[in-house]
Amino acid sequence: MVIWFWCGVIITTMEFEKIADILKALADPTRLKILSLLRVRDCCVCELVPIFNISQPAISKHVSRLKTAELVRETRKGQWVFYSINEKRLEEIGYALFHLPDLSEDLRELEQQGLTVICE
Amino acid sequence: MVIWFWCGVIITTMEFEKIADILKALADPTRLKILSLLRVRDCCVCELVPIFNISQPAISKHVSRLKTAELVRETRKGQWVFYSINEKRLEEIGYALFHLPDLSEDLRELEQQGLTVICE
DNA sequence: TACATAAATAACAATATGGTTATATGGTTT
DNA sequence: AAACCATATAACCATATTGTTATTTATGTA
Repeated sequence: MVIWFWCGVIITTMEFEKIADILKALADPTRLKILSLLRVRDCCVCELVPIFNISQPAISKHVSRLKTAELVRETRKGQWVFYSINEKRLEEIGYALFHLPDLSEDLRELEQQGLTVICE
Repeated sequence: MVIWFWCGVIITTMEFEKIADILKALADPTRLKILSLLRVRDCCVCELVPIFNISQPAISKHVSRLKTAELVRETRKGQWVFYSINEKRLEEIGYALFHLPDLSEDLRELEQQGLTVICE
């Protein structure tokens, strides 16, 4: 497995499936707004609810999705569960976008199979 | 609208909806692999088909999705349509992830409404 | 213990996504 | 013109997503 060093963080190259899963967790306006709010400070679900026009279970499911993708972490404080952003994970996914795997080999194989389109 | 300069590219802050739309276009393993292939060189649909285990219309729809998100551009050459990656768009979305809007104001309003959870 | 509050889960509905096969469209070649 | 090839679109299906309301679980308090 190829290992890169970036922003002082050790990041291993991720599979397309895994990158796609994390991007899916990011690819929702509500979840992007939740992440933006968590960048200001840690929040609990009951604080997030009045900011959005959706129900408490909906918010709960959104943060759960972010937690599965390891984009946020949770800490229980009494009856509240506070969520915090995992900046490293965000860096990782940004890194993955800029450093997608080199698939030159796949195109070389295509050429060997005579499937390349030569067009001028 | 706030304007940032980054990597020499002028980028305007995007709305959550728009960022989410582009991330949705990215959030699929097939489309990520297509983008990785296009980073090596421009390809037409008939070259991409044998690399994946899905039908020609499926590939066609994937590149169409990428085109709508402006992540790729198309150029017709005779009977072929060649797709090329739009690196700037990829930079923009990476930028957007690292520079999500500052929502301090939303949390200040929450506090003014007495909805902040004080917890020690 | 009983009750209140926070958060998660269950069950469900509407819509989006990602694949299929069949067909239409655009351009090339005979 | 007719046949051919590349690509796009249409119609369809299975599954995923994102919301809802009702209920359960966990914790704190009277």
